[in-house]
Amino acid sequence: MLTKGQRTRAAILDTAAALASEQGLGSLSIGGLATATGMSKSGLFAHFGSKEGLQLATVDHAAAIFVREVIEPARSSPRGIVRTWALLDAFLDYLERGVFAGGCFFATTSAEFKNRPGPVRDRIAEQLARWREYLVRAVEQAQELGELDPAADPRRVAFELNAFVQNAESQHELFADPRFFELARDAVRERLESLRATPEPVR
Amino acid sequence: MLTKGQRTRAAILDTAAALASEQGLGSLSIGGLATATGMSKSGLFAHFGSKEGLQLATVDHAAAIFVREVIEPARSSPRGIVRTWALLDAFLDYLERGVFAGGCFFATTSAEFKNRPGPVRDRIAEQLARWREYLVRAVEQAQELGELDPAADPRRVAFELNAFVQNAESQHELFADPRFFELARDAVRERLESLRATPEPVR
DNA sequence: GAGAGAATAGTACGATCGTGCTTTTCTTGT
DNA sequence: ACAAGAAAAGCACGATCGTACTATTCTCTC
Repeated sequence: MLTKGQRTRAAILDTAAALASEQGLGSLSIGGLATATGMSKSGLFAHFGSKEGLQLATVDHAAAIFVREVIEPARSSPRGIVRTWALLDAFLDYLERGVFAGGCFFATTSAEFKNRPGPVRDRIAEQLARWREYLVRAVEQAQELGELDPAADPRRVAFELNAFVQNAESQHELFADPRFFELARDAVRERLESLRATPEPVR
Repeated sequence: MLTKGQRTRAAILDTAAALASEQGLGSLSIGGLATATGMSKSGLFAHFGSKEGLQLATVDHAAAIFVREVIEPARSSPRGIVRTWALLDAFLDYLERGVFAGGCFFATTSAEFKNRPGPVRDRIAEQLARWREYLVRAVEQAQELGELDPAADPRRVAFELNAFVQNAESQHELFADPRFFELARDAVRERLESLRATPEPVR
């Protein structure tokens, strides 16, 4: 069973991740977070030791949520085109469901820390790289299964597909128009379709 | 001729835009900006009246720079596919040249303000919308000239092309790998090529 | 070149920030 | 149930923030 400390810690990090997805990790003040969770500043602070400790813990917590809400669901789909689609669809679904209050946690925080070297930035980049590799791997598997054109560069395909869903996120957050999600789904679908392997002519 | 006040104001805003492209408009403190420009806090403050005034002025200044560095150069290209390409290429070029110290000013600040309603957010969104409309218009013109498939939805094409270059920016800033720019250029080129209008069969 | 007004600097205040140190309250294993 | 230790709170500090208010210096116009 979870100890009391672990439970409140997790509760704090839930609010922290939600708050940071809205305002960023920098605006995540100890005092503000304490008020939001109904704790005292020092009681909360003791869990993390420093602001950077809180930020790192928040990133890890958000990463766990991302895996649970996006990666895991897509894993139940069979390898190949289907799983590739499932990953991107799960990502858009996670945005539409509003898993984080302010859109994708990593969209907000990666923009915030891209120019702030340090462990927080590194931890964020690590997660983004992991997501990218998931996509590349999914495309490669689709190629190995003969479903996608083997001549295509899997990194470029992953780049393009990821671009569609990331852009849907930023456009949607800024203009509050859910049609961007459909735009992205259409773009992903059509791109995958255009890369479908043409059956090798028998000779 | 420009008055003294206008000149220093412009100089302040140059540094402000550079700084904000790195750390965001929130971290843009009056004191820090004063030190960076060699002025006193109050002397600088008097130019803008409030922090929000400074932020709004910085957004406007950055928008002017963006127009000068991206929109204007592309305008010299002839309408159609060529200008569409020129817009996207100019954008990537502006990133590669490092016009702003921390990457695209609007990438940083739009992520920062997407969940902070107010005049600053509105002003940023306005600029992003303008850029998007430029792209849509360029695609439409290419269609009107018979260069691009008239059946394609220009908003979706613009969405996809914009996604490529925006994603190049965020990936490059995080992973410091210039290959993302070439990835984006290839993606844009191929997408435009795939949409080239097939000559109407004569009947 | 002198006076008017703009531009810049000086100084101070309240609020909020992160963080250390001490004390109180609560959990948990025996 | 009670002691030991974890968890939370209380309190204080120096630093930095945005912003007033006042004083000084510079710039332009006649």
